[in-house]
Amino acid sequence: MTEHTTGRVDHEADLRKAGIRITRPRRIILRIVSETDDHPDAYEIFRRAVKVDKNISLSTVYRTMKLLEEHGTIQRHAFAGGPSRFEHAGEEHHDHLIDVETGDVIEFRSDKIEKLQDEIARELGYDILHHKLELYGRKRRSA
Amino acid sequence: MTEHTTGRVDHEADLRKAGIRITRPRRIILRIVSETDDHPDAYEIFRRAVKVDKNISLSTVYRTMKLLEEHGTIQRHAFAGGPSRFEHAGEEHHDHLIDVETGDVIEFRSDKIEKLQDEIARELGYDILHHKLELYGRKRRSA
DNA sequence: ATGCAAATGCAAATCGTTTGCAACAAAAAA
DNA sequence: TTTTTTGTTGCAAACGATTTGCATTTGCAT
Repeated sequence: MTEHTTGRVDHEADLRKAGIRITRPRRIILRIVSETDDHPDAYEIFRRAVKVDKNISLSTVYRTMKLLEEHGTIQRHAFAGGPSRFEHAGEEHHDHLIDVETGDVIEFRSDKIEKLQDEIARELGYDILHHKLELYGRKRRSA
Repeated sequence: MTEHTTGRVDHEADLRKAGIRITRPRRIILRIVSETDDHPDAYEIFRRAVKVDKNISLSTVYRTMKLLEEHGTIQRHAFAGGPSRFEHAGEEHHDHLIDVETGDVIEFRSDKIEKLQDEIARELGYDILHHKLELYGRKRRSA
């Protein structure tokens, strides 16, 4: 068994199991998204991929992102105005608190809220695939 | 004083006060967005506007939406994948559940979640000014 | 190794949105 | 009210992000 050097999940095996072909471009893209900390858009992923294999096309990046998204390997974030940005999923989910004054982004997580969301969705007849929660706040000055 | 027939806020006066010209297209668009319950996108607003005045252009709709957004009259929602959708602001706060298959947007509100958010923010040392919660789900097929 | 379905690269198409510009209309000035 | 000023419009063309058609190549089961 070939053990991969990253300590993480073996996505390739995962995808293979789902009947998805592991091609050279896909392997490269997969590596890029699973090794990055930030939230690159398709073009940025393409730019990084080209450094590894000059032939990779932007179309393939887009196609692969869609594939990985459907398979749950990555998550897509759609910001107003700009391109979609992607994030390696499978890490622990978190939400964001944005400091409106400084622009700082604080990550947090609340199981209670997650649970409530599921409840609400169920009541409305839906299953939640994912969600986005952003709190916009100001640092409280202790009176 | 010309009293308008809608029982609501007089946006025209508001905008005038802000030094914004009230033109025929703007008046029509304003009426459409303030009278609808759903979350139309620019093209849908355009479609409705054309019924009132055949000459109105899609560009003007876009320009007006940006204007109204900047002025706080409407709110823009950038849901994943699709076009921006608009909503008349100033109503009671609510969150959104987006049907990933149809694009339908369902409004909901949960005081519990609102309260939890405040709690979390307080723990992190913040006061929440506003927030955005979007659930992306798929309609549950009753087994 | 071989065959075939699936994936690729490329260019062209598509979608949502913005922009340049000449004609036009709203508010200000006369 | 007419004129002037200045912002707004409609149109078409441009744009950025993404998707697609198609001929070629590739993974991978046999």
